[in-house]
Amino acid sequence: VTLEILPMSGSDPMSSLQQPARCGDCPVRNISLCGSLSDEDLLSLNKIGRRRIVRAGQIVSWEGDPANSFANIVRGVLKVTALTMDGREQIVGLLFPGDFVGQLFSDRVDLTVTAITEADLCTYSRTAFEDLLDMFPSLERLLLKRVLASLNDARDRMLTLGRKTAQERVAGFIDFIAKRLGKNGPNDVITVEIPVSRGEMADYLGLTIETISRQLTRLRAMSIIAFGRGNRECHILAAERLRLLVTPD
Amino acid sequence: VTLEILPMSGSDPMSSLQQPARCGDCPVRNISLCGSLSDEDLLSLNKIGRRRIVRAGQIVSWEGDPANSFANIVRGVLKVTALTMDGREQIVGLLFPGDFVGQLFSDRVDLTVTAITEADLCTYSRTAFEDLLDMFPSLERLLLKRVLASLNDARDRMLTLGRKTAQERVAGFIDFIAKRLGKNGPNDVITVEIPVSRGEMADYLGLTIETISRQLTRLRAMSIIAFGRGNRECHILAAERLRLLVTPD
DNA sequence: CGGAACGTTGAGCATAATCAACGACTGTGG
DNA sequence: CCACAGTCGTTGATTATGCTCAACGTTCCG
Repeated sequence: VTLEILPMSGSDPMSSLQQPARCGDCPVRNISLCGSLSDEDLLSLNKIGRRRIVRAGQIVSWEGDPANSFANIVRGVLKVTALTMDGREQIVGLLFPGDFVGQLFSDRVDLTVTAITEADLCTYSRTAFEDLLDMFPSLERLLLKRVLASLNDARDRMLTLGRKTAQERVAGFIDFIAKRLGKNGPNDVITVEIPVSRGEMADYLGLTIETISRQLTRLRAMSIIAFGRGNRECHILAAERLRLLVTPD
Repeated sequence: VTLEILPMSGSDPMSSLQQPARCGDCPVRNISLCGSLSDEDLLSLNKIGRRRIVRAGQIVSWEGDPANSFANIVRGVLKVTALTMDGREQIVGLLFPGDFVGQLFSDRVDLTVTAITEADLCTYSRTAFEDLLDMFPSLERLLLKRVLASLNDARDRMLTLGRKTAQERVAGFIDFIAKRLGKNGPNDVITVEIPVSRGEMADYLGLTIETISRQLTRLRAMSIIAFGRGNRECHILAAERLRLLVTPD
């Protein structure tokens, strides 16, 4: 997939559709930041928001660019990446529906955000959104709680990246994806569509593609997982044993 | 140093002194969260705050404990650690004067915080502090900005832990400490008192003590750093060359 | 059918971990 | 004052985990 730049302000009819947002039938109304607003207050948000579709592989915001937009994710999966000068990449966050994208209170974006799958975003001018934070304390409070939760997640990931083995990381990732996609059944066989490539798993876990592949093969040999067609459809055959590999005792 | 538990609510005259806070002559008045409040509003904070001294090695909050306090750091260095079941440790954050300690909007602490050096804290009841957030939007806004900044730091550290070599990590740490302690002169020899042990450096960087030691020896052999008495006093002889090792091109 | 992107597998290697010994500094008690 | 233990840090030898390099399969398009 060729990477493309998607300017989030201004219009770009070739690569994305812009429509006024309609909050009434929004699937993430209750899990995104909007959930903190009453139907009435939501009109203010509605007024400044635009729906936008980004294709898989499109860059939503570039490191170094001026930060002038903010968005809620309605559908799809995005990645936030940090880079070293010589090109090593680390995915520092995966974003799912209900999460938000964008640097607030800062003039410059310092992390690149890319759509992994096709995605729908509900975008706002950054400054207009900041104004809304002033107007609606409940919105700011929910944002604060979300950022605090993200910080806790980030700290969990530091433990993974600093101290866990390849096997623990990969097992933990499968478990994380299953949880994040709402498949929590502890007993039956769970089928998960892994939303990322092997390379992205590697960049998320601080490993190489080859190591990811070998660990998945290992999990398959242990009959803990199995793959369907396409290398993305993952059947979790033994969720309990999988979870045991995440944090051994 | 034997680890001790410091209950942050209730009094514990043996291990810490409790005094009413006096904000007027507070050294972190302008760099901590209090900086967002006017002298007048500060009285509200003053009323619910207590000064507390913790000794080096004391645990300030235990993972799993009820989260009922919140504090600003006035003096000293603390560490926030995450643990695996089998005892591997990762320091997920170092806290300096002006930083805050404590989990807000959550009933349970999920990370252990320990004093690395002797430290002064300005502590509040968690719920009383949360009430202040409702009363003073400027306080909440500053907190939000601080948490956003912490999240950015955490993401930087993910890149380090996931993708950097031992040499880059150790060089980066020395540079980080020098910056954090306000020694920024790019030319002259800078002397930094490293506030942590080799073991803590290892736990912060996701390495072992031995690797830390070898990398420091290597930096010494390259005449980039030198040590004074006590293994903590570090002279940075060539800040430019040090910074080159942090992110190679 | 062919090409390209993606994924798997293998062989060898390198970086950092592990295991182990030793050295330096500190405080304690004889 | 010195012997001693204890903590912390350094250095060396060896090992192992995951990386690199390379070849080969697979899937999915056109």
